Amino acid sequence: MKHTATGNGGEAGRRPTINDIAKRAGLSKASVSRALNGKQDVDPATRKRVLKLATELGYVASASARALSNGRSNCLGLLVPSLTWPWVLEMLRGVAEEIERSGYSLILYTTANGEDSERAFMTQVVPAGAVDGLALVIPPGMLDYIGRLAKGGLPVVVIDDRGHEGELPTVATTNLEGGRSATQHLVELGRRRIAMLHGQLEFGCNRDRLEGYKATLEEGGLGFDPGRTTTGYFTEVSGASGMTQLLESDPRIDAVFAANDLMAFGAMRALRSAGRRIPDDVAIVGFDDIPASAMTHPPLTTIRQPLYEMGRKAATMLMAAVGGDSIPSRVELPTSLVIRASTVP
Amino acid sequence: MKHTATGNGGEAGRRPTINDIAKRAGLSKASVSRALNGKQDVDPATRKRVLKLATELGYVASASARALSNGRSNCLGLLVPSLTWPWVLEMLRGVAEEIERSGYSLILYTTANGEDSERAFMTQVVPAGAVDGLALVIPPGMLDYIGRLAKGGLPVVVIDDRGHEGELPTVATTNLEGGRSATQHLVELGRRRIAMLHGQLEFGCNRDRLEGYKATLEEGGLGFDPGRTTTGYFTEVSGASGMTQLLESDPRIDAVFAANDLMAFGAMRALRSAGRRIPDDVAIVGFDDIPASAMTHPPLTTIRQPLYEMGRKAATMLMAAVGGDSIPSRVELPTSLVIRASTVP
DNA sequence: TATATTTCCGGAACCGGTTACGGAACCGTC
DNA sequence: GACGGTTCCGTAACCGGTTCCGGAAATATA
Repeated sequence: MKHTATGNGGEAGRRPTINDIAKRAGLSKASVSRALNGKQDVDPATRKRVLKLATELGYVASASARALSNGRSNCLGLLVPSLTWPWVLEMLRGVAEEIERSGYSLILYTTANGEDSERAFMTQVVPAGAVDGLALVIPPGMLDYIGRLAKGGLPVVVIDDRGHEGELPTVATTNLEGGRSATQHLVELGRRRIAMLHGQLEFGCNRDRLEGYKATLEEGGLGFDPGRTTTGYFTEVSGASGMTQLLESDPRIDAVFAANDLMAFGAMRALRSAGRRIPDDVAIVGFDDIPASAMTHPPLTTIRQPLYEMGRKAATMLMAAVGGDSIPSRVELPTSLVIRASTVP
Repeated sequence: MKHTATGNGGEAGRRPTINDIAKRAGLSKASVSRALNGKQDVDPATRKRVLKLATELGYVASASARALSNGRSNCLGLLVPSLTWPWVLEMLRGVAEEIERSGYSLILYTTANGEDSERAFMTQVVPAGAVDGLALVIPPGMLDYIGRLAKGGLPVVVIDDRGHEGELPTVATTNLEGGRSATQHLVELGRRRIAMLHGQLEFGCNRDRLEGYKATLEEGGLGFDPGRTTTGYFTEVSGASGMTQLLESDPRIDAVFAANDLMAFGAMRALRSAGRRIPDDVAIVGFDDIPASAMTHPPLTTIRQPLYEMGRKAATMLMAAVGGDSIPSRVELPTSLVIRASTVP
């Protein structure tokens, strides 16, 4: 940048700097800095004078100058692979509110552009010291890198890991308990032929939800029948085709537990196409409690993931870690059963 | 910060700086800077040597040092009043993708904590020079401030203004055309008693959508009946109570245009409670096309706002403005009619 | 009253980059 | 061989803060 050697008192449109205040106050900028930051070695009267001047001039310390000097950017990063997933908004809201409340700024990163994004993030953003800490939903394939990052000293908190991989501090939800309570709910309603639609078992959350389903069936004396489960993806379309498939193999299914709400929506569509009434013929429970779940007809009974709270918790932990505190290696926030008309009319 | 006067070559865990490269290369940091930034006055062989060294050391320029020197943070801000609105995610996605692609970072601000948030943003964040430009959905009550900000030289782009207020560069959608096409669709389906649920008329979008509805009715020879419209809020509950009210004043209503999807959801609920079949008895059109709209039963016919594209456009304009280009004062992206089973079985 | 201690402040270095400016070495030319 | 023009690089200032250190003045202690 071209530097103009004006040395004026800061009258122009230029933002006032600490030097402007120093000149006005007849002090050195060291003293002004001390006064503004509440440090010691400042006469109370002097401090008051400085603060008054700062207010008058509308002085605010430059973020980048402070960052350079302090070695901390006062920014926290949030990395999410995709903003197309409906549940990220709630989580994001939790993170954002908590971070904002604490005076940090939130820098949002995505890997929407695939490997280019990932590479740019790993090779440019983080090493540039742009953030003091990082909360993230791990994009597939970046786990190693994040691990190294954490080892390298960057505070990191993982949200909703999909497989209990690694030893990074993590905020998750009780997927197993969620699977249990969904299934238990259906059992208590008197359903006996309970199917499950789940996503890829590479993801720990699917394994846990399936495990909860299985355990509850066995404890309830209903027995686990692998033929009543199907593997798919976390999408509406996959839920529909999975449901169709399940109905073909056993038309007498009287309940379905879908591992996420989108799959449940698809299942509802397939059930209706097959002439089944919900919940009279087939009851259905989802997982997540995304906003749309309350709007379907019938509204979807589902296992609520406390996404907002998870976001807040992750942010809290991250800030604690940045502040030098030690943080737990894993926090699980409880799911809850939200009963709507897809199971109880 | 405590500065350790080590002066080592950068062997330790410390991130390498431009000085480390300079020492290794036997050059001054000025030359290294020129080499790394592709400036002139550098011997090609020297440049190659420097680049090689930088790669070896894993050198990345400090974001804050560069920001301080350049006077630009390389960050763009996005201010949204609330992350509870379902449509913000799509817009956010557009902004994020575009910004990321261009190598900027996106700092997300909300005013979730009310006036405290607003004050902090206005008095701390912006004057600290944390962002080079700002895209925003104007929170009620901050319009004046944003106007002054823009006059003060900060590039600003407003997304979806709610009233054509001020002369700030704006990205919006064709609310009036949207209102027209929603109504026209219902007219073409043979509906004759078309009601409208709208939000507060303080917001320009509601006025425009209402105006489109009105004009289309009159052009279609159906006449505008104020008794068939009701003012409410952009919520499901408000949509339901509005619908109930409309049905009481005219039970023979055969179509409804709701000014947003949430109101449409509420209307659908109220219609069902009143024993009306959708769309047989009453057809319904919403506005926004939030994700949930495709999941309701029946799926909701709606006017799609191109939120993703609006986000991208706003980001593009903002970056152009930051780069010194002049940008249009108002851009309107077209809505589109998405026909689903709430109007056509 | 002389000395030790505290209070308050300024000078200067530092964070890690960018850039204006000047100068030495090299080139070619008459 | 003197001279003007490039090429390439180093010095130093600067961005706007924070902090170490030392010193003068004011105060407390002997």
